[in-house]
Amino acid sequence: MNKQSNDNLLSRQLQEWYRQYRRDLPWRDSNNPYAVWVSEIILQQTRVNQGRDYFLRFMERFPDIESLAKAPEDEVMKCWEGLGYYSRARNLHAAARQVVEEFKGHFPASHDEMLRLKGVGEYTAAAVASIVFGQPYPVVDGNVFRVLSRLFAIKEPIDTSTGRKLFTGTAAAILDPQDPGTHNQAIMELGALVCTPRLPRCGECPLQHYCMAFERGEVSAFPVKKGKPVLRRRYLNYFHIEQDGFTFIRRREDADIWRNLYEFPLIETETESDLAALQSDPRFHTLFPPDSEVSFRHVCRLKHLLTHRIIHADFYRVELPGTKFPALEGDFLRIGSASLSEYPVSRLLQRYLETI
DNA sequence: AACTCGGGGCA
DNA sequence: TGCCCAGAGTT
Repeated sequence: MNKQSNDNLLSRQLQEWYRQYRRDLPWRDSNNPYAVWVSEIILQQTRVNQGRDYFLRFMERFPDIESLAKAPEDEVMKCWEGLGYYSRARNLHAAARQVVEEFKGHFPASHDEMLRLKGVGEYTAAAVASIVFGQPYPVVDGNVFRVLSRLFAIKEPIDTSTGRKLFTGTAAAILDPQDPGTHNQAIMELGALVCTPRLPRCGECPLQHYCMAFERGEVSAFPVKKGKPVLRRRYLNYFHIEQDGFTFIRRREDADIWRNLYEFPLIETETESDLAALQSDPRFHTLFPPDSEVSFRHVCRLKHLLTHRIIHADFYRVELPGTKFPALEGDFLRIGSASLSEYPVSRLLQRYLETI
């Protein structure tokens, strides 16, 4: 049994479930491209329950594409009032006039021609072409991303160009070319009713025995998104040491911010720390042994913003007695204070050096 | 690739 | 509150 017939079996079970459990919606089972088109535009980023009444009102007020094309824009917008994403209404209106002028009043009967209509993108063209004209284009919407990512445990993020290509290819691979319209509606309906973003009803899923995420117990881990970087906070406590005209610095070597830049001895803490808290930190005594006579003075606190970090930096001026300090010389560079400017440092340290 | 556009439902 | 919804157009 080859891959294609496996996929068709999957699609057949999906469609069997759809026939049994699908919601009864006013745009279902229509061979009218205008009605299906309007429904698809209304349902962009909009839940079925929110869009249903708008669809009924819109079709009553503008029953065909000619009436929509003839209508003043104000009336179209009035019909859309409260639904949001109003460019959908403007584009719908403009596209209706496009159909009258460029397509002589006949709704374009192919995926590629539909793409020329204002407000019709890859999703809507695939939806109308498959549902009304039986053309084998897979729809890839939020539901499909979710269902496919779980079904095949796809860890590729859905919000990248390579991710979108991968999911489009996967959707095409399981598409039923015999009935792409029913297949497309079925996979979206599954995403809306069973394979939901939260608390999916895996116990009721017709594809459970195919689902790799379910098999691994990782359903809630999909789909993966690149997501926004979390604005994590970091707390850095720097020690600007002064010893007979010399200071101590070190090059950052770790895979972290500011790699290969130089900086003062540092203790990073989980939260904001004062000097007393730092002195009770074990790392403090690797820098400054307990028996050493050292004086500390808090100089300033700088808040430094990176793309995905907020750095809270405290700077302490440290007066070291004597001319030697074995505890530091192993790990740090002992340099003349005047030659500090010869070393590359972070913008944060530049800011500090400007303040002193 | 990142931004913008909206109102509503849900845990 | 943050996420998500049968996405598309602009920069």
